[in-house]
Amino acid sequence: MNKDVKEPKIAALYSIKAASLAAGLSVEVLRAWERRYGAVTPGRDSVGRRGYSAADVARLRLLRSVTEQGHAIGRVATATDDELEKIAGELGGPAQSIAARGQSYVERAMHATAQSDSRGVEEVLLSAIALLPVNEVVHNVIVPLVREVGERWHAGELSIAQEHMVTDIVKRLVIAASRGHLRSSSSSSLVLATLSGERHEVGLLLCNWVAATRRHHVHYLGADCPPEEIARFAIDVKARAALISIVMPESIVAAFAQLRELAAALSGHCEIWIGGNSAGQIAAADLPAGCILVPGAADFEQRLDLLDA
Amino acid sequence: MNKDVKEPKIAALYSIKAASLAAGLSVEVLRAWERRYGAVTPGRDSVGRRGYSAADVARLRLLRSVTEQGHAIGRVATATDDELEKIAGELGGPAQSIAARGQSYVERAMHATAQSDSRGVEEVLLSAIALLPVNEVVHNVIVPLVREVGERWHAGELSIAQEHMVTDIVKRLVIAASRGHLRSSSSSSLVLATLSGERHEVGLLLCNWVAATRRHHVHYLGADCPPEEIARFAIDVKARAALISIVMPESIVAAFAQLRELAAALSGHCEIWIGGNSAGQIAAADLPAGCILVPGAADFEQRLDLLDA
DNA sequence: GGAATTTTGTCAATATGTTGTACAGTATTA
DNA sequence: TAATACTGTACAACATATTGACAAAATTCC
Repeated sequence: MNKDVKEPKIAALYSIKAASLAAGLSVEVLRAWERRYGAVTPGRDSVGRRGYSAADVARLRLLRSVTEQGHAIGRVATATDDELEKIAGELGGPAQSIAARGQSYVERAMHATAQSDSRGVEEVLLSAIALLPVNEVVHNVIVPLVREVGERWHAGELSIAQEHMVTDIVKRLVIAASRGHLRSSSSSSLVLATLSGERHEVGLLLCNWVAATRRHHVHYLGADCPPEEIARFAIDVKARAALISIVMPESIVAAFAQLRELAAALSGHCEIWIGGNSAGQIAAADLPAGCILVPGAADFEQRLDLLDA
Repeated sequence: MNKDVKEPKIAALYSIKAASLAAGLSVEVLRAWERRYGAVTPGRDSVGRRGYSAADVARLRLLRSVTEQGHAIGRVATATDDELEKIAGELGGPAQSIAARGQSYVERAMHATAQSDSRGVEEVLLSAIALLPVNEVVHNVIVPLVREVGERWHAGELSIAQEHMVTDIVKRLVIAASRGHLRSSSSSSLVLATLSGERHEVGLLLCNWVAATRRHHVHYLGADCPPEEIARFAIDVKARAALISIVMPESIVAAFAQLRELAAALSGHCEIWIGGNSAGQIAAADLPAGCILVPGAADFEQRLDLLDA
């Protein structure tokens, strides 16, 4: 720090070699940095040999850490120690990529899953929920986790019980988190459901959560709903839209038949949004009137925003 | 951050490489976005090399997050930071004061408590955890909630069972959230406990959570610990500090006696931090050597930061 | 629905500035 | 004499800037 104040007698002086070892920088680098940028200005003894103070060494270590993070020495060499510490401290925080943050949660959740440690899975997910924004949790933790669990189950690496354990925990957490949110006073309300024969519910849950965090009024009907019930409910609550998630229906033909029935019943009442993994493979033209494709999460959020506007 | 006006103090010391690493975008993308859309306009040094400020880097991260969600860079490149944050989903609701946001959660949690609706309490708390930053949840939701539950119980408006219900839920959630967090690789570890005769544990739990979110390694001993056990444990794990929470001990005299015992046992090993509601009323001079008062949450966070440095 | 167009990430070529390392020659000390 | 350190010079490896180009993907248009 304040190297200006010299204490030649007291200060423990490092020779350039000692400073080099202590800071993890070569002797040549130490001299080069001093000569070119004045990064540190050690004292000199009677014949001109350098004597580094502990503060000098600390600063050198800081500089090393900062340059290893990609900063050019020429740019940071004259920064104050405070600035350097600030930059160096950003390593574990914001400097970590967003996807990487999610990834480590997924890894740990998978680890707990492999050991059938339901409490472990819950702890990891809860932490992710506490620390990351909702969107990030959805995109970078829950979706990858559920997908990987599904894949491992298909590959025979996880049992069906383990797969259920994870989806149950996800469901429970997401439902609870969604329900506790403030409801908007606005009248725009949504109905979420999957059609009969479609049991994949996680995507729908996440939509519920995202909508809830945006203070939309959501009616969650869940999986395996007959179209006439969805229609009746949507009309009852004057829904602005009904989101139907199609991931892996028992029969595509049956799903389309149900969609047509739903579209007929809701015609003039509210929009029908088609989401889920399979929505990307459906041609918009094949859909009944009044249906809108919402293949990705981003599309869904965009639609939500449009409802407000 | 539209600090159109220059802030000569804030050095633009991120080289393009450092900015690339920090934002998680390739240097080519950084240049392309600047050239094509003027997404960010870093300063230039004397020979024309870019120098990104911390604000620039933050904006780049935001842009990355937004584009990863499917938005085209060309459409969002010139949006203000505020707009970007909204898009990024960092909670788009109407600007509500921070305290007010917490308050409505407290109200709804109290409502559920009054009806002995444990699931309702859990849903509200989980939602708060999902939507608000950890600090805010602690200060504006959990602390006021626990306090109000305590007051209502004293006033005879709530049963002891209801009071237990709330504290149990809080404990469960906070413990789970704390445990799931990433551990720091740093060696600085903490021990948290209350002394014998002190059963108020919620404050300690919240400290645990806050420390965990900062990636400190925390050993949670819980309430009602004899000082010799605390000391033994702290020495075993080479703790940097032992946080003792004092809220409402059965006997002040006994508490001081235990503190002295603890201080003697830990002398030279680690610091002792005294927190909790009663810490504010203790005079620093009355404490044994090696003890430090940490009366408020802010003091605690500050101490944590110092451990890293 | 398919063709045309725009968008966007990536790369190459070239030129310049930066940085770690090495070496030569000298000086001091033990 | 051996060991350490100093100064100055030199240079190869590296980082960066600019321009132009290109292919894949997304979007728009007919």
